[in-house]
Amino acid sequence: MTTKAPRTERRTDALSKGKIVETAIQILDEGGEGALTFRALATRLATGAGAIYWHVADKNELLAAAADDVVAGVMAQVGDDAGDPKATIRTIALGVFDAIDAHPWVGAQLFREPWRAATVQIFEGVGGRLEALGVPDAGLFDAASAIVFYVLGVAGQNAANARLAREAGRTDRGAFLASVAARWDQLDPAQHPFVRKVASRMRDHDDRQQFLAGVDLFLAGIEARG
Amino acid sequence: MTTKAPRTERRTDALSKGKIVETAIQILDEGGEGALTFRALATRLATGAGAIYWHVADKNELLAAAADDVVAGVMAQVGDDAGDPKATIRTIALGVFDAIDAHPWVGAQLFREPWRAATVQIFEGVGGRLEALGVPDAGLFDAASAIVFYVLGVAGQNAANARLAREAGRTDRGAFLASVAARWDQLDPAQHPFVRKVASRMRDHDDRQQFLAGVDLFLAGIEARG
DNA sequence: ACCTGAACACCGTTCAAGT
DNA sequence: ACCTGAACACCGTTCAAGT
Repeated sequence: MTTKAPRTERRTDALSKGKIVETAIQILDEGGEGALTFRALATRLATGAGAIYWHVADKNELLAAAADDVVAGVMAQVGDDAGDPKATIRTIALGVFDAIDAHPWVGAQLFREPWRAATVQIFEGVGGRLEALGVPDAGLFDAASAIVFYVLGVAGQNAANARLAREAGRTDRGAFLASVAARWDQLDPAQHPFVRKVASRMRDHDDRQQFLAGVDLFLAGIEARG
Repeated sequence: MTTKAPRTERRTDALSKGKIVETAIQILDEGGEGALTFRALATRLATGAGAIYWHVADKNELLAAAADDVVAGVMAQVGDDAGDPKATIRTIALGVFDAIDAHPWVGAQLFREPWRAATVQIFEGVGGRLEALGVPDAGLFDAASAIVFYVLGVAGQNAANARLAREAGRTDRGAFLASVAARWDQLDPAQHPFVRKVASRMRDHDDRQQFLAGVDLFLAGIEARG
């Protein structure tokens, strides 16, 4: 009697949105945004490309769900931290920074879908702490928005840097910064005196620490405003 | 005697990178990012799709050149303004804001190509004025970066909002903000107390004024730091 | 040197057909 | 209800062939 060993790689467990999003995140992390296609996703899920559409409306929803997952993980780690509000804001900001450092595609996605779940989570976390800090109601919306926009701005640039570095085949951040600084050194001193002056700092600086310095500038401004 | 009227739409003047970029900007402004394809561009230029590659390396370079053009226009208007540095920084920031409001695709592009010509121009303009403001060298790079990241963050979100509003078929910004606020009103009050609280401000606020409030927060922070 | 336009190697998405 | 996979309508890019 012959055993009926399945020759194909067909999956046996049912597909689900969660499983699809999880696999999409794997592909995005491994190969960047360009690697996520419905065909590649279907192959890895051992199913047909069309099957995915039963669980997910389109690629946009898939990317949004993946980004929401990553940001939710960050915010869950922060939790209901009721300590020093300023410290917690720094923790949230750094958490988003590090998450986008680890998953650069999230940075791009936060830009495509403004004011959706992922961004709203960050906004809630920052805004609540500004309230706890005693920022008056009149300035609360503007202050929270400003910090979130700043975080997103850095996030987006970092993600783009990571993508460019990947495309150039270098994973080394130092080499990337050096190449930017080298380009700056070639600029016309008459037209770009400032950029030329700070080119060496571009070479040496730590992105993460610079990011935090910006957050602190904001917090200092908010405090100065009373 | 019959006049030799050309029946075809073939162009007679030579193609050039400038002409290509100019036409690309037209298409982008009229139809958004999705409208710019090499086929559409070639049709409007009355040439073949392949001809464009003689003048432009690829689509990335085309978009970068188009964005550089727009930002250069903004910075040219600011010029060498040697007045109050803080006022000039506000002028630069608002100029970038308005330019991206008018050309949303520029916002997306500034993110794809970090630290290239367009961003460097803004960085130079802001950094030079911070220097004039007396910001000490040690904090200059961080402060200029922070403002530029903030500007880019707002720019990117605005561009995304404009894109979504276009896709939804509504050009009215008020209607868009109202729809976001309505979504926020539906959120769980236990999980999103802050967002629910400021939902009405989302409905009423002025993006441009909020943007400027953020710039001022930064400047206040920079001043408070001495 | 510059341009043509068909061809190539992809995409996201749809949908009749299966189970 | 859920899945298959061929087919459709696009893309960016290349390249032999023209002028």
